[in-house]
Amino acid sequence: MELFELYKKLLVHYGAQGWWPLRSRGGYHLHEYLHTLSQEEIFEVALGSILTQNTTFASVEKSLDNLQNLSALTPHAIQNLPLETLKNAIRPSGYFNQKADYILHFIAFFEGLEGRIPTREELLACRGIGEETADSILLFGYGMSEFKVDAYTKRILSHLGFVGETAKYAEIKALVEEVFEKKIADAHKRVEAYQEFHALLVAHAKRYYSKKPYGAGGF
DNA sequence: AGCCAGGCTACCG
DNA sequence: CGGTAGCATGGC
Repeated sequence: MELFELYKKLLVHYGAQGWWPLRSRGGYHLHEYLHTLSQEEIFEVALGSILTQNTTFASVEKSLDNLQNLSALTPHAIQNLPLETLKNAIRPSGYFNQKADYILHFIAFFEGLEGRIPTREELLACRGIGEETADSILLFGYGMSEFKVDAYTKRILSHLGFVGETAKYAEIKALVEEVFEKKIADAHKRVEAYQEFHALLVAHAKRYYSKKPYGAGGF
């Protein structure tokens, strides 16, 4: 099976997932792709991308609920929160000391952009933003043509033999982007496909790859 | 009760 | 460069 076949099979099997779960747009299953978000929505994606590091999105939703109850989903409102209040709000997502620090650093960076789209290198230079978080912000926040690789992506693609066990982030990202660039000429459509493929991989992994052995996910 | 979750940094050899 | 400890809560 080719990699693009996997994408099409997942799409047929699970249906369009409709990510990112933006609160302002009704959360999951919004059935629209995210190309042109407002600055507020882009920030919400970035916030979620940081909070979801090594955690489930259900935990992130709790943190976002807490922030919303404090009327603190915007950069300035979060900045004006007492540090302990911020940490307490994001406690459900884990690593709250680090993540509070990451979020505050990102806000300073985000404000400095003044609406400009950041480069991947600029994002990677931010404290607490690694490759996955950077691609998450670019793909789902800014609608850029950057595929996001996560633990589930690695697990599924290596288990199905598309990449080796020890394949690194850059290698997996390059493979997917190479294949999709060949299959989908229109950059706009490709962004939708990257968003959808990532979401489908998560759905599939949650179903079949949550614990070893991963035999049932052969597809 | 213990393992895992949509990672990243710091530090080691 | 590759490997690993540390970070922390919540769900199953």
